[in-house]
Amino acid sequence: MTALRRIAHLDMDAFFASVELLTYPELRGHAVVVGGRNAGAPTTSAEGEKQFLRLRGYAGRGVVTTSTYEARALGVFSGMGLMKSAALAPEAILLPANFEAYRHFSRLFKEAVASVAPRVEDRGIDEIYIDLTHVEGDSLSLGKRIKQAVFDATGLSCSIGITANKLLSKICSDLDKPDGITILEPDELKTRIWPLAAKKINGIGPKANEKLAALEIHTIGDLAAAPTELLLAHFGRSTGAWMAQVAQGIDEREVVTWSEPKSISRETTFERDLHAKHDRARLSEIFTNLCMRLADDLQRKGYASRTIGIKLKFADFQVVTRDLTLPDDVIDGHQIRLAATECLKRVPLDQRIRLLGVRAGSLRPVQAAEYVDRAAQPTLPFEFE
DNA sequence: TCTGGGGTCCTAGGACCC
DNA sequence: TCTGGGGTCCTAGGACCC
Repeated sequence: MTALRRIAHLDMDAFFASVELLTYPELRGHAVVVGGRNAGAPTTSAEGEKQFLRLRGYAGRGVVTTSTYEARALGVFSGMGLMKSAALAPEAILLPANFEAYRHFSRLFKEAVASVAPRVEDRGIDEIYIDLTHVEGDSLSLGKRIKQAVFDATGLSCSIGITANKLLSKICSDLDKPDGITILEPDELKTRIWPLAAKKINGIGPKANEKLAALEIHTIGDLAAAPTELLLAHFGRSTGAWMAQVAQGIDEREVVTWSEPKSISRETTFERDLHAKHDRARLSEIFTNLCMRLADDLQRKGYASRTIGIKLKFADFQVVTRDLTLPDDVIDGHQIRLAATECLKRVPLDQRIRLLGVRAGSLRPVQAAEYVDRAAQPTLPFEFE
């Protein structure tokens, strides 16, 4: 028998776009889109006026990272291609992503929350879970205090859901966006959660949702009413049982305040698809670069890796991965490059390549790692194949 | 006018060992 | 010198999330 818990989920409102609005307050109220690699930063004209790039005329492979609510009203959402967005909202302002600034504000808001309630679980740059079980005060005033602390530290707004578990809080933080607080009492499951679409459940994505729809299961209430045997038959033991549980609002997962990373990776989509033979020199250069940046990440974060993997995405969007577990931990860029090359040899390269990535898995903190320093040894010549 | 980059977790088959 | 089962590691792919 576990004690009744109180968990909050906090989600920053249109985080990247809102950080940009702190830098460029004159854009407040405008449709603003953050994304794209080569989208130029604003320039200043001879008259001292800032010139912002419009979405109109964008050409490239970038996608929307975040958009302001004004841009969302025009149909521009995260993940959408910038070309498509330009057709929907040609006058929207396009800003390049500034991850350094986002990480800075991410730290600020998380520290602010921790000053009110210390048990915080990181869920990426703009989201956290907060364990409020042992924090004094009623949920509404706690929610308000946390939001005020975040605003005081950053000038940004967020939305919060407070319920008995992570599953429900995650759903609830989205119910009154932006700048909302949603508190769900245990007896409100049927009235407030069951009417919602099944895909609102964190973990039910496009594929599962499609399968559910084929079974005439559209809402969380439909899911709760579905016979467990039906779910087990269509989704397997693990997923089927999980679906039956979450539909009843049951979720026992703890708030996890720290966990060791499992993998670190670097990948890049080329500006145009590259051919293994014709663009070999360019590919080789990019490949080396990815390996060196990955090594840099490992060293900076203090991990060594025993499994090096590669990822390729072809022109037709087919993705293949290969990996190789090594006898010793590695951390050096040249060793990573050698292992990654071994992986690459196992991939047929008869199609144009769109993306190349390198991954380090089986991580161990360097203090515990058993790696052999081969950096001093002569390095083999780099080849793409 | 197609679709980024960085992650986690799960499944499933084969190798290998006991 | 046949049959069986469990456990772990490795690899590849895929769903999903932010």
